[in-house]
Amino acid sequence: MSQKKITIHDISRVLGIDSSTVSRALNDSDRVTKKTKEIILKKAKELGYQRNTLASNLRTNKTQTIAVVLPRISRYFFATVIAGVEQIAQEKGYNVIICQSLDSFEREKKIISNLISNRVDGILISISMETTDYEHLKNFQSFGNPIVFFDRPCTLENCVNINIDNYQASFLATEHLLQKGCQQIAHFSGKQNIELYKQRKNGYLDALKKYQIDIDESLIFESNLSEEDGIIMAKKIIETKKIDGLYAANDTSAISAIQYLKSEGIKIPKDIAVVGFNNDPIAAVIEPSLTTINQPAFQMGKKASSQLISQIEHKSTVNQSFVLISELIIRESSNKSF
Amino acid sequence: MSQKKITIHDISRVLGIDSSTVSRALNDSDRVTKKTKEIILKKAKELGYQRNTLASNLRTNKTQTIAVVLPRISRYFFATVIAGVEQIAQEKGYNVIICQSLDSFEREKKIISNLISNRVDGILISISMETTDYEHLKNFQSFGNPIVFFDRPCTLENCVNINIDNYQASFLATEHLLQKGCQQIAHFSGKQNIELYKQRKNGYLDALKKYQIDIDESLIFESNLSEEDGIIMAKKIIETKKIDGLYAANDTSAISAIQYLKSEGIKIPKDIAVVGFNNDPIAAVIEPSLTTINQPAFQMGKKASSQLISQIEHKSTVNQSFVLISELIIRESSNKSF
DNA sequence: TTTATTTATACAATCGATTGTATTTTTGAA
DNA sequence: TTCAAAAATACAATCGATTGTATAAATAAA
Repeated sequence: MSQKKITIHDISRVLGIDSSTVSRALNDSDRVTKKTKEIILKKAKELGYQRNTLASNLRTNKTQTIAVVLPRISRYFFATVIAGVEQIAQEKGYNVIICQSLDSFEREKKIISNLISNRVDGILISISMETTDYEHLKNFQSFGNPIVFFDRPCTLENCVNINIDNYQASFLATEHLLQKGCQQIAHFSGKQNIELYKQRKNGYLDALKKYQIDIDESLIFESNLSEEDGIIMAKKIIETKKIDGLYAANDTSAISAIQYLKSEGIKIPKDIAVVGFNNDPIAAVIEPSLTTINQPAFQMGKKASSQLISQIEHKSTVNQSFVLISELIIRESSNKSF
Repeated sequence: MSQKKITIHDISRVLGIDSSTVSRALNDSDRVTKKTKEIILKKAKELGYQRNTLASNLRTNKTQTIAVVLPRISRYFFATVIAGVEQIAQEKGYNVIICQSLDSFEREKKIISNLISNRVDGILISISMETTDYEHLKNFQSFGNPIVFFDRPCTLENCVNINIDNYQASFLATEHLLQKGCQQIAHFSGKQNIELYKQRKNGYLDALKKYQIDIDESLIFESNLSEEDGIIMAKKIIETKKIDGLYAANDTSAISAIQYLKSEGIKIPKDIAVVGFNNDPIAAVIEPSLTTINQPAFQMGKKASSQLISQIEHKSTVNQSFVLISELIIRESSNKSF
């Protein structure tokens, strides 16, 4: 039933050629004659040989594999980043392992430990919401393996970040609401131990300052920005009664808030104009369609992986961070004159 | 800078204990005294030892890894299946590799070949749209490794399938439209070499037959069911002018069709009632909200992986297929009396 | 033809962990 | 105390591919 796998030694035995020569032939080394190569390759194909990557990796101490660690793949943004990562990885001949931290620090630690055991060559990571301690990542780096951080910036010194200018994007989003005439703008923010949400909040705050609007701390809500959180915070907003604008740090919470507010008879954008963040596919479909910030997710994946792979290959390269361009997609949810 | 990784031989040398004993201690073998184990474990921790999985896997000829191969992770259904797979895998101590075929047969072949080289213990697969030849999968199986098919059924004999009753679900979806009074129901179907879409189409056909409605082949559209396809087919529908119902074999095409039809002034569900398939998150948000079939994606992932792992572990187990329960979620898009 | 030089292939060690067998140590019964 | 049985540990081969070095074969120069 279950046939045995062919090794270079089987080929070696059948042909009476040493296994070292077989190995070199299969790797197209110039230490083997073209004629011998042809014989070996033909026989390898005939026997259905497939290289044992485990053995090869063990010997060479290289797995030709990179890992992407992120909160969860079901988010459109992350799925799109992965697509970009895979494209570059495939071009450069790398395998990709995808790991979900589910925003749990414990899981993230386990994942990294597992990746060390599996000797991946490098890691791309968007850290979990709970991550404040970087020891597990430093441990990986201490073996000379590179890490590139994307999406959620890393505050560690000397590490490569690929992200957008969250502060700037946030500033523009808020300014857009202000220009539409909003005076009382609420903000749905994430946990403040996440640098990303700090930056977005700061963009919001500074836009208000620029327009000389007093900061009202009671209009700033901190949560995990889940669907449920969006509803909970929308309820609170209704209670305060004085909001005419909402800037949410993600689309998920913005969308569930819009749905709740609509169900309570509040008109969007007439009563409350809304801007989200991420440009999830749902943002274009919801009514009113959601004004939001589009991140170049695919490009981010490509940039992050090419940066990582270049670090893996020529360790000399300069560790450089990149800021990609985001854009404000203006739709109906912020069109007060609508 | 880059420190060397600790091996069992380092521990062996430091403690003056043979590496075989160290290995056994680390694996909690009962051939090592508790006292010795403690000494070894303590030292291992102290030196920051982490098992080299490559070496271990090479020796044991087991990777404790399963692979999930599917068209693309950005589809909510697949992302949810993966979540289920990972839950079970983690419980049973398996790693999960996620691979996207992007519905390309060539890519799928490459992926399988790569998985063979990487000696994964088993594969969960939803085959690509282009797959009609199963040689690559048979090759994997020929080494004694199990494959479980989910979502898209496999017509190979003697293989394990985990899916819903697509025929039945389709029948119910169509019947629902008929009961709402639809007489002229169009169907968006997928490529007919995919068993899944054949089954869905048959459910649609048989429901019409039951209600003694003549089949009009010009109302059946075959495509990849992409967003663009939805629009193209919606345009064709408008041209025929005689449709009062639409059953699409996925939500993606149903939703883009709804949007296009609305933009053309057609009232949903008044003029045309619509039912989709998959229960994508967007289905609940679009206006009108979309009546659709919900598949138990998470449960499907759990079932598929537990079935696969049980095959890996006790090769004796009966190869059994499973049909999971799906349900029709009735929303506004089919409510003619609305 | 003989020797020097290049080219092709064979030999053997290695990567790190596992595991069957052999040896030493410990325990317990006589 | 002595010896057999059991327990603990050491030895050595192995998984499959890679790679530095050594040897053999082929080519070129003298």
